[in-house]
Amino acid sequence: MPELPEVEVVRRGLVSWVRGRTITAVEVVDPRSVRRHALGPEDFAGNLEGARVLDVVRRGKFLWLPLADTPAADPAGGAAEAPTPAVALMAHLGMSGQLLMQDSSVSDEKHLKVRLRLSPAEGMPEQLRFVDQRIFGGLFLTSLIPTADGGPGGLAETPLPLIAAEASHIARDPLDPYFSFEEFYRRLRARKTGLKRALLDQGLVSGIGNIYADEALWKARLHFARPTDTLRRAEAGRVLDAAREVMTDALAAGGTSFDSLYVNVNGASGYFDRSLNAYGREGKECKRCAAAGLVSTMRRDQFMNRSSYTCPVCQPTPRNGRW
DNA sequence: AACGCGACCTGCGAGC
DNA sequence: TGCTCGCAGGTCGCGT
Repeated sequence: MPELPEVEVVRRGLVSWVRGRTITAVEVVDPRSVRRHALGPEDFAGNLEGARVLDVVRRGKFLWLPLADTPAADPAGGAAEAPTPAVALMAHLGMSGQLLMQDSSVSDEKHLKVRLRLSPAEGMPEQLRFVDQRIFGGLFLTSLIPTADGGPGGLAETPLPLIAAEASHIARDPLDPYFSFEEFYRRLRARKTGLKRALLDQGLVSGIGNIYADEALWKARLHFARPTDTLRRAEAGRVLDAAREVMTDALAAGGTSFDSLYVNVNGASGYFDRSLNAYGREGKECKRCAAAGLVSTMRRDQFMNRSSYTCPVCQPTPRNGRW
């Protein structure tokens, strides 16, 4: 279940393998994985073949590869001008997507959906494979457009003030240096909704999924249904800082396993197994309460048709309607 | 604007 | 044992 930290691990790994290489062949094994490419799999493949990968960019859980449509000019001794990309290969991992670098000798994964062959490079695998069991994720081509605020489109090796059109509706994420807390707080207060719903709204702040939302709320000792228009600045800051900390921790944990040849999304497990304080802990003790010598049992509620895990003691519901 | 819900998928575990 | 059912997750789009 890749959330922002896992996608960032993929981005960092991927960029070292694919930057500067040309896509020489495209094989769409399962067209459902390119269904968001409106013009169909043939158009998808045809437009990718011959394109050169300039970078790997991430905002929230969206990942895209800006492309140049011509091979790298290699003028002897000349300073090659960096092309301005207009198109990008977009990847969203959904629930179960993986981007794997593989040698051609490695047999196909059971859930291999798309295979990209890359121009040869010394000591590097020839293929970039999109593997996805549940097909919530996918690949498609999208245009690059100027960002609304003129800042970088996302985290990148060479940041440009361009963003994939299909990701332009989402806000910056908490790990983005250009994220504005003031703007976040202003828009949060203007809403009339519950805090968790707001945290999951990618248009307000991106990259937070169900798991990290619960972790951040637990850490900030705030309830998921807390009305956003009653949040004090310090509380909003607390929950955002908490989200940032949880993501940073997960990023550090995910980073430990990505010096292998795989650009792997599956590194989530180690972190999730050991470090979760709220998510999935129904019926278990609240770790913070236990450490303080209190007894409290984590509970699970349905909220937004999802499970939400809270401690009834340190993330209390309102009393007499007052928070 | 807010919000619920269905659609998109597969694998897994529970219950019969 | 084999079946069905519900559930998990992120995103999009539609209806209210």
